[in-house]
Amino acid sequence: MIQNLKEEYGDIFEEELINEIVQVGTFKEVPEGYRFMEIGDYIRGMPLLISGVIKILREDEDGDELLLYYLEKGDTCSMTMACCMGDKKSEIRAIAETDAKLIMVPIQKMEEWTAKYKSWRNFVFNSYHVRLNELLSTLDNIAFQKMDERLIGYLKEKSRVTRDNIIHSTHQDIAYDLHSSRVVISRLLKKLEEMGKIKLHRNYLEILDL
Amino acid sequence: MIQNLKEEYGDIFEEELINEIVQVGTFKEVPEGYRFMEIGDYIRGMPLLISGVIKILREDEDGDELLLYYLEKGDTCSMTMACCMGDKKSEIRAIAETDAKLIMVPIQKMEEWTAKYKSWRNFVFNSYHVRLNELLSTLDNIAFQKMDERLIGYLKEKSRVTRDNIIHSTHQDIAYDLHSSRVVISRLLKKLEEMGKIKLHRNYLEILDL
DNA sequence: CCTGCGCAGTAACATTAGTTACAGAGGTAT
DNA sequence: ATACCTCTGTAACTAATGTTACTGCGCAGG
Repeated sequence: MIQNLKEEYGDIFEEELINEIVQVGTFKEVPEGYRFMEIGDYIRGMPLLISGVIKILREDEDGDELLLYYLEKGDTCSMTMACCMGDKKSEIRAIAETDAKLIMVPIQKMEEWTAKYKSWRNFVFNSYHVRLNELLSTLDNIAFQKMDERLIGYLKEKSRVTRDNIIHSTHQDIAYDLHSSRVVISRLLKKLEEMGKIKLHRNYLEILDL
Repeated sequence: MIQNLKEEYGDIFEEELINEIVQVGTFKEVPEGYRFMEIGDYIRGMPLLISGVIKILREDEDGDELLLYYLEKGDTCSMTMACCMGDKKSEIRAIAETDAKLIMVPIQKMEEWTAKYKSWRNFVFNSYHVRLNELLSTLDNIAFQKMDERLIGYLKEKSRVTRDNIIHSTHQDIAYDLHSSRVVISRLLKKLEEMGKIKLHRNYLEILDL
């Protein structure tokens, strides 16, 4: 655990803070598809992602979903932090997009470290900053783009975080993430294939030239 | 200025911090329609809103706008904070929705106070928290609601922040904020009038029973 | 009083997205 | 092999939203 932590966070946290994290944090290794958190859950701890990708979803009352963004190594969940402060319930759902390793830190330490360590403050502020901009960019996509553009953006982003130009998703999976319907996605994917940008297969698709 | 500051922020900031703010902050009084900030501007300072309402807009490359949320007294702009940290340009546009009074604080102080004052830390974290949730809620509206629902929500929210059940906007104004077109808004407003929920006039409308 | 301009109302149409329904392809378990 | 289930392809239709075009109203300024 110490090794993992140092590799990912050694550059930004001072030695002493790393040691504190090791003492109070718990190491966790979870498989793809693992559900960290559902909307309405109380937050137990704050995750520091070591490896893997976690996808953060929003859901409305009717169960309609929408992908907000991905967390990658070195990221933490600002939503979680935001929730901790207000002792509130989670506003989002978190699912492991790939196998992932992470360290859970008790939320009580947040406040303490914020006062004590400059590097921790910077980390927390920076996380908020990144996440705000990520949310803004998600908002842009939805507000200003049409479904075909959003789909292309989705495929690119998913390919980027998984470092794989094969997208292992069914059309229905994609439709959920984009909050659309399967038929619409099939239609648009077909167009992309006709344009030579992707190649469709059963249960996955290849990105050729997006 | 001290008086204003104490009235709005006396409960949450300790005496010493208030004094510091008074020393380095500059008081500003701006009229309705004043443009605080455009996308791409560098941030000069951080605003602490004393009175009035500021509306925060997002804009894409084509100049299409979208209302993100309103800032009210006691609020600050998390976007600004986020930008300060990264020494980045503004991602948003800010316009005074009503006449407003505020205090501008040099951004250098942020980091210093964050280490020094617990109340300041809480304030900053809380602002991030509130803003993240505000953004999430905006996202919900756009992703999960149809235009008629969004319009109703818009009218309610605008009425709430201005404390006025008369909305002083043209249909075109509303269309800009919701990133729609004038004709669509006119159509929907007419329906609301037929349902007895509002009463339309030239340059303004009355909310009867939303 | 007349003119011009901005605002609102409305119709007709185009485009995008979502829905329903069904057929066929591919893979798995028995 | 057969039966079954999931995934994909496609057509036909509906609904929502956006666009274009034109009309008339109300008000301000000459």
